[in-house]
Amino acid sequence: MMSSPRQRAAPTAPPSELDPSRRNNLALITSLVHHNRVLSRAHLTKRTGLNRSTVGTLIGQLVALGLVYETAPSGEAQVGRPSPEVRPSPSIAALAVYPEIDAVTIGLVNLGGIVQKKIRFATERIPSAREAVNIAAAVIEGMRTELEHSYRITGIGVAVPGLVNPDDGTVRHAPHLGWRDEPVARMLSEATGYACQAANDASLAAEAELIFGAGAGRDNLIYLNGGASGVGGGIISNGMLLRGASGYAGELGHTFVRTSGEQCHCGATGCLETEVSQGRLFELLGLSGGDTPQLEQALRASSSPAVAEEISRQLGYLAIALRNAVNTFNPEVIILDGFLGVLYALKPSTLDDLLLSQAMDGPAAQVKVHPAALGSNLMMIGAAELGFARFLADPAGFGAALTA
Amino acid sequence: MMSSPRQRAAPTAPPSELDPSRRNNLALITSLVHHNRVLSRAHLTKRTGLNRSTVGTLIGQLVALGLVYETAPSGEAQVGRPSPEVRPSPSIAALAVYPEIDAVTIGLVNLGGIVQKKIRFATERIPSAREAVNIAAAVIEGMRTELEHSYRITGIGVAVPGLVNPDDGTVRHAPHLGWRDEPVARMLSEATGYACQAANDASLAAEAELIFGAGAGRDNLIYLNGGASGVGGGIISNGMLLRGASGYAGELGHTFVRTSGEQCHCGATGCLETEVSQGRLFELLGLSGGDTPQLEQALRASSSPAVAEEISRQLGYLAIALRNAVNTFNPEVIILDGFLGVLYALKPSTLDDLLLSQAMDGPAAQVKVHPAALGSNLMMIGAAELGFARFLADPAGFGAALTA
DNA sequence: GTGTTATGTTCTCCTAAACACCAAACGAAG
DNA sequence: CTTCGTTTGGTGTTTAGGAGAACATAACAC
Repeated sequence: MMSSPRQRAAPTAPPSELDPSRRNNLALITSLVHHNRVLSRAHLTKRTGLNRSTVGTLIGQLVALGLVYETAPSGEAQVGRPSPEVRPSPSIAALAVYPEIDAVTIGLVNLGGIVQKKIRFATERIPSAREAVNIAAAVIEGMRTELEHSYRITGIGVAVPGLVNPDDGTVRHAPHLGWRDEPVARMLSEATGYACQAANDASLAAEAELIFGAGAGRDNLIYLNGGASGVGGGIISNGMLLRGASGYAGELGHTFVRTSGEQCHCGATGCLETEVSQGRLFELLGLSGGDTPQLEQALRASSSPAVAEEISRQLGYLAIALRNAVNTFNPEVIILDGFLGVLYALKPSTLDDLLLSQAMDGPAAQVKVHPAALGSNLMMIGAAELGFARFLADPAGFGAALTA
Repeated sequence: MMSSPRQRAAPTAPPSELDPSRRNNLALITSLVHHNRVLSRAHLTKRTGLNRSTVGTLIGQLVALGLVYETAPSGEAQVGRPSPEVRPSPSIAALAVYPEIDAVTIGLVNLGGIVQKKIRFATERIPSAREAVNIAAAVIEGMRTELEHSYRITGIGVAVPGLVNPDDGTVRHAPHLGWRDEPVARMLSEATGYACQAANDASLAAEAELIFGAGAGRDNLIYLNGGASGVGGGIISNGMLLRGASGYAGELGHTFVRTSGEQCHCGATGCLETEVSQGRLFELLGLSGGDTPQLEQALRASSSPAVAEEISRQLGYLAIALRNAVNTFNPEVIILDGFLGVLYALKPSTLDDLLLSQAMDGPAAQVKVHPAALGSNLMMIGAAELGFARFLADPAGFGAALTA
């Protein structure tokens, strides 16, 4: 009976495949450390709900893989044995790429959302997808020895101002860049050798603000950015980014705000993006263009009634779009970035009052409007998050591959 | 050393507390059986991705608890050994309660979403929260011997036309019922002794259509219902109901669709609900009121140009609201119920064309408009789903409690 | 009938997480 | 300075869930 030479079950050869439960817990710990930058061991056990011993084993595994490291307990003294602090390894990093109409920006971002390096490559004219990829690939090539020597790169994330299918990283349509059906992620991946993913810029910004910015600790937020290329939006609901069937969700810039409004490039009329634009403001101010701080300065300096009226007009339309958003999403925070943040900063109570009076009582009672907190690093952090995604989903598998 | 009488680890005394992994798998299986009504064992292994042996153990456990039962493989013959079919136990059921302006409807719904019994209690006038609870409690009391003899009730779900906080089942504001800050779930729970939860009616309808109706197999859908008491909406994104910070999300009836539109009871102007209403249609038709089939019949019979124009007008506003929704959610299906379904049925291509031309290319390309599939049982099934929720999250723990 | 395919069952192995105890590090009180 | 209580990490043990392989079984095709 027992002489039968039963083959022992093969130990599932590839060592990367560990128990789903373990992988999940490792991912949980890694994400927490990533999001909080520093976290005491005791805090990790509380946040995960796992046993102390389990957390100890998990951290030990992550340390062995070189993904996190522990430091002496430096925190404020309190009763009891102090708990060591866990920090993300500074060698883990992701690359971020952000093509705009006048530049391509490339960034190197550490675990913990720390922007290590940011290179803005100004372009003479609007870059084509191929040109943007070439620029990014060239800059990355220039950093390669440094990258390969000092970092372990988990991937590249591309933030694109337009409709992007995040599943395959294809840009369906980026109107202001003039791109259509461009497989940007694949192109950049082939050009650099790094894994690459792409998504809508405002969606990534929303995630960045959720993790590190004005939405930290919240689960429901709306991010709205006003830039030279229109209004983009990203929606976080129940702690997760709203994707929709193909990842196109979140286009709040094309919310209807005005009957018989102007024709929008999207084909409809009365879109938020056409009624509320910084172009109109620059025009009234007699400026040919400029960046957000310049706009704010000029608006504050202006005493023209026409300008004041235009500000009120735009705030009114913005309030309509936000009213809709509040009624449909019931968010805790609305984050206004770019010139929308400027508009709000000029007359915060105006928008607050409009929102309170127009939105439904329940959802309106708890929503707060905030300016964006991450400033100029926002898009780099958001795009890098995309580059971190696969790593954070399976740190051990990835760590093994990175060290190998 | 080994002489030390080390206490054996207590086997975590309450037998309901089993491993999260096991609980999760049991919940997965139970939900699948519930959603599909019949599912072969082979199909379950494919859908769960678990090992055959594991699925066998899990089903055995569920059968032992009396939550599901197996039948001989009756399905269409195919190559290979036939697989037994797993069905939900007909003794597991939830109660559904739906208060409206002219009635309170109480239902008994089986696992699998089968409406076993439906009792509509007409009221002389709009019921107060207390009256609605009393009516429901009385009807349930009447069924009690039957319920306790033949069923195991997992809970009560209340669908309320208004803003409901699903966390505590409190109705924040139900304008058409005239309710404000009514702890309906607590009241009904105290009156009946059953666990009770409450949520917005349209949200529950959306979930019902997602599971059993026109949205089966999809992950992103929008449900919009037009009734005597306005327009309600429910949004399913990424397979989950959109809740928002306090569960108020989904109020698409108050989407802005018209500049200088009429004043809505919500405080704003130009809401979908005020511009698109069946009241206007009844008025033009010279009717004092009626239900949805009567409205459809009258509209089809009418040859009045004023009526035709009003239909076009309302379809136009509906298209604007749907355009917004498509741009922000990128859904696969839009389900129109009530008189909105009638409007669509009258001129499907009109709405389809408007949507295609106004919404953004990407999201518009893949969205399909459908009428609701579950008919008059829809709200009972949706509310019951709420009563099943806690059971489905932990079938074993619940099953043990139910049998005890 | 035979061969093929697909299935449920039983058994063993592996791994992960919880638990109980021990040791260490710190604050507070004497 | 010593002692005590508190909070923490570490170690060994226990439990249990899931995977895999071999076997038995059941239908279909030929």
